[in-house]
Amino acid sequence: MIDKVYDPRQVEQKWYRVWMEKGYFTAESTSGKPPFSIVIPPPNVTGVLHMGHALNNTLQDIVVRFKRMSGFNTLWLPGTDHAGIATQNVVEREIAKEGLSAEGIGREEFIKRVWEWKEKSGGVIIEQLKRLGASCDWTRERFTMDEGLSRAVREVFVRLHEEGLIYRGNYIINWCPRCKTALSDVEVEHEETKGHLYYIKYPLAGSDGFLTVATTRPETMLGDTAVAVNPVDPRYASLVGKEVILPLARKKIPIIGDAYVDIAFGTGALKITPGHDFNDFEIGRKHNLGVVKVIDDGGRMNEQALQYSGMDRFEARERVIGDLRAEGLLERIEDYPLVIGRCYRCKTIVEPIVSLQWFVSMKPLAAAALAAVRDHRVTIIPEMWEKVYFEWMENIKDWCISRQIWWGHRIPVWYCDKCNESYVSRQDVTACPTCGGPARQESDVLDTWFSSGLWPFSTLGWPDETEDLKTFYPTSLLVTGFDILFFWVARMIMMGLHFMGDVPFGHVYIHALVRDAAGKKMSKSKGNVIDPLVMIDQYGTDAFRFTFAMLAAQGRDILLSEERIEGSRNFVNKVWNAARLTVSLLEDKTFSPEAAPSEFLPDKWIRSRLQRTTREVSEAIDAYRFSDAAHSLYSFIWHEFCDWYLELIKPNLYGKVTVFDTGATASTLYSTLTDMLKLLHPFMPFVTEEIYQKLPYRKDESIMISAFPRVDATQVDEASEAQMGVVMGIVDTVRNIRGEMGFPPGAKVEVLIRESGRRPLLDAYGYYIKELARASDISYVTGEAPKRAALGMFQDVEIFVPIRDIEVINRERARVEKELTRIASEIDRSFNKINNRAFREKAPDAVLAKEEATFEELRLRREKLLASKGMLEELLRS
RNA sequence: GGGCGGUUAGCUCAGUUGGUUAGAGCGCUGGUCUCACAUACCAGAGGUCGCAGGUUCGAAUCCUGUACUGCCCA
Repeated sequence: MIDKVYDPRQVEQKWYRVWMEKGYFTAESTSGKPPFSIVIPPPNVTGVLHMGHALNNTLQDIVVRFKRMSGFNTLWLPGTDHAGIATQNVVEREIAKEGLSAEGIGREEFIKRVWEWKEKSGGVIIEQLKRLGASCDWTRERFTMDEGLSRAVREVFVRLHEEGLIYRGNYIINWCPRCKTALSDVEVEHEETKGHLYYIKYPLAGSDGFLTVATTRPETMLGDTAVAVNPVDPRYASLVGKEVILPLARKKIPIIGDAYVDIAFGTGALKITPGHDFNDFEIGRKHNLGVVKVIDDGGRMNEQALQYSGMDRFEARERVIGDLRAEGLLERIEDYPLVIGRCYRCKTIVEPIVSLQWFVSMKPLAAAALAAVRDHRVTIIPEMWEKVYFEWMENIKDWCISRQIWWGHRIPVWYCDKCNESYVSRQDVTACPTCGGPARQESDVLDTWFSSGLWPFSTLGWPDETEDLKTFYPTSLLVTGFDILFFWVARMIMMGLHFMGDVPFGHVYIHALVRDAAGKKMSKSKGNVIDPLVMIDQYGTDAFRFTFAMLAAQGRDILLSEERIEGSRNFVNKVWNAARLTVSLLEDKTFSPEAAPSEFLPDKWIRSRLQRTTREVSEAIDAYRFSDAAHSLYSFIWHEFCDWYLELIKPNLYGKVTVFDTGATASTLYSTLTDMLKLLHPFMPFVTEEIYQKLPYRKDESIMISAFPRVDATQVDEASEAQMGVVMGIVDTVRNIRGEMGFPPGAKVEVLIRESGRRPLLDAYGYYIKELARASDISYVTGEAPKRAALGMFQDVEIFVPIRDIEVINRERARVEKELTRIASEIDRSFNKINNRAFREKAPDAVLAKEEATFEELRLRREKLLASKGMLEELLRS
């Protein structure tokens, strides 16, 4: 006996283990089947599964299982990312518990600790992906710091350097004073905050006047190397070439003219601090101004900041303001909204600093990457994201790739301190090739995204020409969130095109962000985080996955709530019980597992509906419309298969009716359930397998390697669907009357049907209508409508349910009146339409004919209702 | 400031090329422990599709403007 309620806990781990043991997840290096491949967006090795991962991997698994069942040699390649800064931060915190610091134990020991930590805790997220049911090819799991992938990184660095696309230089970059490393532009999150605009008087050299500048960052003023004004600004034009005395520092700096200065902003005079501002840096270069750095790598003022040396930059701001005020040089302070940048790893406010770093020239790489998306060798879905991609690519800046941390791919450059030579090399350099002196490797490591950018081919064995690379590159699809479109997607496209000569993937599906039920971003600080593992424990993986599928509408954020998951849990249970009933109905039945031709209308109908569902689901998954696919399955299974089909076949299979061939119905039931489970399997891998294994006549040893249903056009049957529509319509009408008249569900009612052209259908299926409508009897009337009856209509069928109580008659009259009012406005609308000359002349014939039919039906309906109303009123009067 | 979205039932969302009497799930109301499922069944209420113009025989759907809101980039 199968349990009444589905219990996922007993099922999930069991089947996952079986699938692994059978090797179902493993792709073939060479195969006669067409390839389909996805590389996973590698989660951080430090990570634990959050909702973003859960959504991302659920969607990938849906596609992957669908493709695998559809006959593709399917590879889903998993792995993890070493996540330089994030991992370094985690391990630093770990060793801090032992009272140790990275600097204290030294680089080598620290790296050793990271590896140890990775071995111990790095596999957590992999295990969590397994709980999610992810059918990844674990035999091909990769890590960005693996030997092979590291070799790819060196190869790429060396080649780009040889091509002149990697260079080293002193430029202004974003610096995180907490992580103590450079960041790339995209690693800075911008945020608007309340700030101030400080108006500071800079005394003019050799005169009594002042030049007032407006700045949001007074603490950097000791690094000023000029004041700039717009040369066409009549207020200041004459000052260009003169000097001001920089307050507090008491040194002279020039007044320069530059069209960059916005005359309308502040006072129209701008302090220029090339050492700590991106725009100022550019102006400084243009005018050959020096660079004075006043903030150190820890965010404190340095010795150039004179009396402020050693202070934190924000404390220094207050002091500078205080001192200026004391000297009477602070004119005023205004509130001013200001945009600050924060480190995407630790949220510390970043500091623009000039420093010696390594860069990749992006323009040459970007051109090809732009073209690839323009001509749709890479298609980004939804299309909206292509625009965002273009926007960024067209304004791309060089990429700062060096990081001043220890965990990562160390830059393959060696220096000789003796002869000052440097070498970029694929192999480690131990001795200087020129003078034989000791060689010292560059201490910086590469941006993590440098190695992630190679992921689609480095994981397949590049730079070696492996079978995997030949079979699976370019990959078919990438599924990811928009937050890493620039970090990762764009860079993979650039790197793939440059080193493989081909795009890394054909499609990129960008999914939305998972938010809470109120639409807020989930964050630890808000305390609104829902843990996917908790949801899986509570509701089961299948319910959890299905919820994502239901909610994953393109271009919409996903508002996740427990109620939604609960709803999916109910659906999983519905499927479970439908299967339970099916299995019990099929017991002791002899039938062929292949659907036999059946004359029974519900059989023909459900097979037809199944074909439509099959088509919808396949097309929707292929177009990444996960929500449509899930909704299609939901309504087919719940509202067609369960609500109607199962109810309609019960009398046959219970042996209450023997008119129709039981074997044929059993066969349709069996094949429909089986196909339904297969359609559902990519969404709900576990429950479908569990049920599949309990079915008689099971053809494949596992549902996950069975063939995904194909549309059988010969089973699509418009006529049967229309006929079922009438049966369902009549049942609905009776039920509606029952409900409105307040008949209790247990009470049987009498049903009278007025003669119509439907007689053969009603003769054949009257019994079933009677069962579903809970009618004691169905009889037919000719001629006059029965008195004392509620009237319902479906198309041309008039349905009467006798009523006796005065109270019920009253209720029916009210119902009829309400219906009449509703119909009146519709009749008006329809009447006006068909009598509009312009409409008659210009609308297509089909539309006109349809409208006329509608009108006729409405008119007839009103006539009947009016008659019914008159009759009821007469009854009430007597 | 520039760019891209969103605005349809109490909530979350579907509505393909303009032709509907605008749909679903959840929630709500009423009734049922009917032999697969109360994680269920049956019925019902609820919307002038942000606003204002325009195109059209016909607009939730196309165009213009506008309000509010979200995201990305400066």
